[in-house]
Amino acid sequence: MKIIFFGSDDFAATHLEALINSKVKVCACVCPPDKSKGRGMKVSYSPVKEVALKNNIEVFQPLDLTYPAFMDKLKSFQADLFVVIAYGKILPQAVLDIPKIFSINVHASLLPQYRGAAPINWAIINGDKESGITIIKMNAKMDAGEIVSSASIAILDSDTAITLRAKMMQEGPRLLTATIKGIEKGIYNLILQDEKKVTLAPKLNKDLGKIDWKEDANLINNKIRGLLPWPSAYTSFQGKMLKVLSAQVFQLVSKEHKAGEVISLDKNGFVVAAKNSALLIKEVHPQDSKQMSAFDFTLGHDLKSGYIFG
RNA sequence: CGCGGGGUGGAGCAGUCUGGUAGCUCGUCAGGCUCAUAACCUGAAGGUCGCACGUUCAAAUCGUGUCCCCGCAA
Repeated sequence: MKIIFFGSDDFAATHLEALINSKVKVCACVCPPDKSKGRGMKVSYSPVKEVALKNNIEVFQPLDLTYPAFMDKLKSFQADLFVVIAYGKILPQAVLDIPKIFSINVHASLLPQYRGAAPINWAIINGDKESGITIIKMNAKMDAGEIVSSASIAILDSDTAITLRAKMMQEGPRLLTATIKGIEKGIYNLILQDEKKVTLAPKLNKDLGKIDWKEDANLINNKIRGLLPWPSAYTSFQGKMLKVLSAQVFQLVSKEHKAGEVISLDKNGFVVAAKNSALLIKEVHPQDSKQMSAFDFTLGHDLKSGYIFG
C-alpha cells in the first residue's frame, strides 16, 4: 500500500505518525508552503513537515497543486491512496483522481453533520453530546464525499474544544489505519451522505467569541468551551478585552440582577448574571497579560460586585 | 523578514532615559482592636528583576544575542 499524505497541523501529523508506524508506505508528503507566522517573526515548519523530515520522507510544498510538473511528480509515485488531513486548501478533482484507488479525508465530525473548517468547535458550541470521526472518499466539494468509515465519540460536560480535539487525535489514527487495512483487502462500503442532514461548521472568527450576557448561561458556557483555544469567548472589562477560559453554570436564586452584573466574588472566582441563571467565572485571560485564575484577576483589578460586564 | 505592546514576590504597577540598599497599592499569613466586618492598627512571609553573554568597582537599568507572553493581521 503506497500512500501520499497531504496535511499541515498537529492533528494531521498525529495521523501521519500512525501511518508510518503501521505497515503502509508513505512515499511522500505534501504540505502548504512555509509561512512566517506573523507575531515575533517566527518561521517554523508545519508539524507534518517535521514528522516527515524526521522519517526521511520527501516533502513537497507547491504553491499551486495543479502545476503540470508537480502533477507529473505526484503521478510518478504510483500511489494507491492519497490521505488528506487539514491541508488547508481544496484539492482539485484532477489531483484527487491521481491515486489508483481514491483519495480519503479524515474529518472531525459525524458527517453529514458539521461540514467545514471547525467541526469540533461547533459541536461543543451547539451543546451536542456526541461527535466523532468520519473518513470519506474525497470529491471536489468540501467534505461531501461518500462515507468509508466512522467512529463516534461522546462529548462530556467537562469537555472543551481542546480536550475533544485530543480525543479525536486518539481515535482518528486508529480509525484511519483500520480503514486503510480494510481498503487494502477490498473490504469497504461507500455510503452516500444524506444531503437533508447536512449542517455546516464554518471557520471561526473573532466576533463569535463576544459574550452576550443576555443569553442563557448554558449557551454562554458552551461558547466558552467551544471557542478554545482560539478565538475564545470574551467580554469587555473597562474597555479592554477579557477572555473567559473556564466557567461553570451557577444557579441563581434571585432574578433581580442585570445581565452581565457581578453578583459575588470569592476564591473560586466571580459570579456573573446571565439569563435565568449565572456563570461562575473560574479562569480568565486579560488583554496584555497572561492567563490566570479569576481570583487572581480580582486581586489586581478593581472588580466589585455590581460591576456590569459589557 | 507584516504592524505593535509586554516579561520586576500571588495580582496590578513604578523604577530603565541619567547604572549605586528591591519600591508602591492590593492580596496572603499571624497578632491586636471591635458586638461584628470586606473596615482599622501592628508585624511577618513571599523576588533567579524572562534567560545568557558582555561593559563596569558596581547592572532591573547600558550593549549584543536569545526564549516566552499578548493585541492586530491572517
